[in-house]
Amino acid sequence: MAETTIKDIARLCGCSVSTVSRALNNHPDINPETRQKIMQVIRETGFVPNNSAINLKKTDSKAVALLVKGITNPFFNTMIKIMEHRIEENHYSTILRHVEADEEEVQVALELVKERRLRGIVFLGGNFVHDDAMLRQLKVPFVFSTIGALQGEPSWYANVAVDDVAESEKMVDYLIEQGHRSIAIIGDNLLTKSVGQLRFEGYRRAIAAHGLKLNPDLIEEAPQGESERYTIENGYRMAWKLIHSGAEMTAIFCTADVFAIGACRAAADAGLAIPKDISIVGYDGISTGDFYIPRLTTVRQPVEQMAEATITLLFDMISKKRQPQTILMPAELVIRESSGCRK
Amino acid sequence: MAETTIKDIARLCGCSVSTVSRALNNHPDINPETRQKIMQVIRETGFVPNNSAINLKKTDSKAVALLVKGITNPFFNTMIKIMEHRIEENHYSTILRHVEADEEEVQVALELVKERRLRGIVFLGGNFVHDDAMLRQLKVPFVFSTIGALQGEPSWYANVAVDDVAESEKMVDYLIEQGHRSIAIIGDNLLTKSVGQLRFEGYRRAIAAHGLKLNPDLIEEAPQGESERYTIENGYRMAWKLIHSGAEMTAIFCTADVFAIGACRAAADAGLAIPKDISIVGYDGISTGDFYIPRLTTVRQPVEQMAEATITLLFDMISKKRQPQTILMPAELVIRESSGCRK
DNA sequence: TTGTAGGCGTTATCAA
DNA sequence: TTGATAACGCCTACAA
Repeated sequence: MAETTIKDIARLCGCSVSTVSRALNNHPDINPETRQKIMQVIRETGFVPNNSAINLKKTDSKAVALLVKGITNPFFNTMIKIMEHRIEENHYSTILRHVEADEEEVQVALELVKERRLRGIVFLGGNFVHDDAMLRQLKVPFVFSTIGALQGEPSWYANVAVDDVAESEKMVDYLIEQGHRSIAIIGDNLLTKSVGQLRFEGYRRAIAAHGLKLNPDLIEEAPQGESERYTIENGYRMAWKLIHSGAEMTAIFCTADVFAIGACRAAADAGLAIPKDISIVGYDGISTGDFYIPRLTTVRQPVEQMAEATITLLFDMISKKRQPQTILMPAELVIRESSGCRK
Repeated sequence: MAETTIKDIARLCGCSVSTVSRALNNHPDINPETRQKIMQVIRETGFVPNNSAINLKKTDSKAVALLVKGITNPFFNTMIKIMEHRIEENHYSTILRHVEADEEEVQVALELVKERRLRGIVFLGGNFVHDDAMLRQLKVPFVFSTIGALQGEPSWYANVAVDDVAESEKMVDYLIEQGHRSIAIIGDNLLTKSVGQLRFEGYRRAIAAHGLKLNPDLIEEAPQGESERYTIENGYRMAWKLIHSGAEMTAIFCTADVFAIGACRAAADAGLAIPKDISIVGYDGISTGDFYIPRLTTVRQPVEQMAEATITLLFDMISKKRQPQTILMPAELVIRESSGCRK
């Protein structure tokens, strides 16, 4: 029971494989009747061409890939949707690929480029430190999106993100202005190069700028080793630990909305009213945060504009109209119900 | 700038392509030193083999695919994780593919089987009505998981799901026992063959069994046409419409937890207290529901067991130990904070 | 309008 | 231990 191929169809139709191929690909130079008959047979047999063979032949594809690391983070959903849409408008097709936590995204990109003859890549999520040598192997334009970037530290590759340090600082500034003095932080990867670190840095700067001092007891990091760390559960665990540690605090800055949601639940379980007893704020601006009770105060990343900017930049690079560059977008401090004055 | 191939490596190493291939695939019949040298060159050049060519040659692969329709529904996250784990235990690799709302999952499966020489398929999400002819083209074992099945209506293909009708009926039963008489329902695809329809059927049966009558004013369906319909936003819209329609109701049965979350927010915005003024219950048992405020009352599908059962059945079918069959798993009524007695 | 033949990059078989 | 060569399934000159 070998798979049926274009040859079998040809035999069944009493014609050659090229004719079948022509029918399959809507070539003009084919007799309409022949085409009809061939398509009929194809429908009857349920023949499906082998993509590997097609891709192997291809030298060019008008396709770009979206490589997403951390698919469960709902923050990416909207961005993916918009990007797919914009890519389609450019008459390209999208290849959406999820990268497991233990996979190297650049390696995946390298393979995919060869396999599918991609024209460009967008990296969504993941760390922003990569093996430079590997990255240089990538012969097609690529853009890191929402991965974070240090302002004033230009890199040779394209990057679209918000200024995580500055935006986090703004958020913590706001909390301090509300009278909070003991502000905890919960997050992931606070100390290794990642968006987590950038957001932690913003927290530190705000604390320092106001002459407060950093209290190690108010810092909680997501447990390492788990495959998916940006989860509500982790937010719950970290906040719970913090709240029951005996340390005093009137606010918690969470480096992601998913953490903030877990933190709110932990606070509620500890009998704390939000925001009366404790203010809890997030980062990202995921839509769930706007439907949570209380609605989450957060740093809203401009997902639509970031998605647009990413795709525009990518296609500009593809058509050689622009060089790789870092584009920093302004985020928005969204004050909602989960934060307020220190009582 | 043609892509570098195995031939280039061979030339660079002064050996033949077969030797390079052997080095690449850890064949035993190769001189360790030759191997060393070749691997060295490969590392230096950053050579990556072309998967299309590899797949084209392959006749067999020890891989199964997970085709997920509706990736944004967090309900699938856990299941995917468990399935991937179990597949790995079986020494198979997983190919995770997301199917767009407008794609035909069986068609995607057909293509993927040819392209990657799959040994099996799991369909997650999507409708449960498919073109039988197409399904029969699929020459490898496949299992529909969590898609819903009508009890007592056996199909020729494998299916792992909960009894959506019975479980929904249980939930609505519970609401009626709590004294509710005007129970609204919000959901997706209530009238076309889908899990939505099954859950609606359960609602109808419970209503009828208690001698109540179905009130069309209390039925709200998600707007058609949108690509992603299982969203919190849709839950919010439907509940909002219902609450402001003037119709009386003391409870809302939502056919999915994501809808219930949106509904809770809508109720809160309308100034209703949950569950004092209105009970809101969901279906699925997603983890977010347990962190929502109030915690969601729901029908918890046994995701772990369903994932296990799905993979076990699939591999049993692959090894011809079992025939396709429908496996119905028991769900659990989880009473939490979002529901209570009618006041 | 149709058919023949060569090649895409890799692996496997068979000789050497 | 290595090398030449024939597939894998499809597309596309080029020839008819």
